[in-house]
Amino acid sequence: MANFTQKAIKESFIKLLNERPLSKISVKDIVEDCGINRNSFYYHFQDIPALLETIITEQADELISNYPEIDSLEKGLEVATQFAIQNKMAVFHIYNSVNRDMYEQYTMRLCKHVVGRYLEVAFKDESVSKEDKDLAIRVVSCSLFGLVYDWLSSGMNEERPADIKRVCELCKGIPEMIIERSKN
Amino acid sequence: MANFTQKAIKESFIKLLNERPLSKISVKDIVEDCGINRNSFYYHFQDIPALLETIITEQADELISNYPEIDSLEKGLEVATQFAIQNKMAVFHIYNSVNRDMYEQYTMRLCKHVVGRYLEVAFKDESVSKEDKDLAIRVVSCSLFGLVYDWLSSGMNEERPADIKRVCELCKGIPEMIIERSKN
DNA sequence: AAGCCTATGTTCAAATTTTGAACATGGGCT
DNA sequence: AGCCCATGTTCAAAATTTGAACATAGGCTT
Repeated sequence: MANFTQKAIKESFIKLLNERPLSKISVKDIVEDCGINRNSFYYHFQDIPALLETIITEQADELISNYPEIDSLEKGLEVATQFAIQNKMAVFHIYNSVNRDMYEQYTMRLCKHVVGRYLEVAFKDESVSKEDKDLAIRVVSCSLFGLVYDWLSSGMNEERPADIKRVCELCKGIPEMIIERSKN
Repeated sequence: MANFTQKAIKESFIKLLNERPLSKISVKDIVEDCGINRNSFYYHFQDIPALLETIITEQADELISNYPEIDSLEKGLEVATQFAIQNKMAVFHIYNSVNRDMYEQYTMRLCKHVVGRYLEVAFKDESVSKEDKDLAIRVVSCSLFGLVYDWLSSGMNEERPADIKRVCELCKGIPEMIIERSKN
C-alpha cells in the first residue's frame, strides 16, 4: 500500500516542528496542516509522542539501511549530521522537549550501529573475543554519542564539528588497541 | 478531503512525462511509479487522456487564480511560461502528441483570460461597446497565442522570448486604438 | 475557586477509497 | 494465425477516512 496519509502527517509534523517547539504543536494543528480528519490521525498514530517515535525510528532505519560504505566511519556520521542540519530547527525542538530521552536513545542506537558495522570489518581477520568486541563497540559508540550530544546541546554549529575527524581517528585506533591487548 | 492518491497520480504522470513521450506511458507505469493498485487509477480517472485534461485544466485554473496583478500583462505571461519551462519536457511531450489540440485549447483559454483581465482595466473608464471589447480580446489573445505557439513549436528556448515584450507593447496599444476608433 | 474554553482521546457507524481477482477486448509483434 | 500485453470493466472484500458525539483534563480568566 501507499499510505500517503501517514506520509503527509509526518511531513506536516516535521514542517511544524521546524517552526515551533513540540509543546506548541497539537494534533489539530497537524491535521489542519495536511487537510485530513482528526480521526485519521488517531487511526495511524496513537498520539504525538508515538508519531515522533515513529519518525525518529524510521529515520534511523533509513540512515542505517542507506549507510553507504562499511569502511567509512566519517561517511556514516556525515549522512546522519546532514539530516540533522537539514532539519535543524526540528531537531532542536525535539531535543529541547520532554522527549529528549527518546532522541538520545535514537542517537545512541545509530552510533552503535555505525560503529558496529565498522568494527565488524576491522576485526574481520582477527580472533577477538565477543567480550572485547562488545567493549570496543561500547567505548567507540559512547564517545561518538558524547560528541553528537555535545554538538546538539551547544547549538548545532552548521560546520560539521572539527572534532569529528579527530574522534574518528581515535576510533580507528581502538580496534588495533584491543587486538593488541587480546594477544597478551 | 485530502486526495493524496490523485495528487500522487498526477505527480507520477508529470514525472514520467518529463522522461518520455505520452505514447510511451501506460497506466501500469503510472501506478507502479506511485505504488498503488491499478484500479485506484481507474477509480479517479477514466483514462490517461482524462488525466491529462484534468492536469492541464487545473494548471490553467491555478495560473488564472494566482494571476497576480491585473495591470501587468507580462507578469501573467511570466507565470505561465515559468511553469512551461519548469516542466519543459513534459510540455514538449504533450505538445508532440495526439493531444496537441487540447493543449492548444488550454493555451488559448489562458491567453484569453489574461488578456481579458488586462483589457477590463484598460477599458474601465471608457465607453466601448461590447463588440469592440470582444474584438480587442480576440485580436490580442490570438496574437499572444500565436507567439506561444511559435515558441513551443520552435523548441521552447529557455529565454523568455524577446518578442514577448514587443508583443505586450503592441497589445497595450490596441485598447487605445479601439477606444479611438469607437469615438469616430 | 468556579466556570469556560480548548485539546485530547475514545467510540461508533456510515461513507469513501483501495485492493485483488477475474474477465473480455484489441493492438502490436513474430 | 497466434501470442503477449495493456486496457477497461465488474465485483466484493478490505482498508481507510470521515463526522458526530462523548468524557476528561489542563489552562486561563474572572
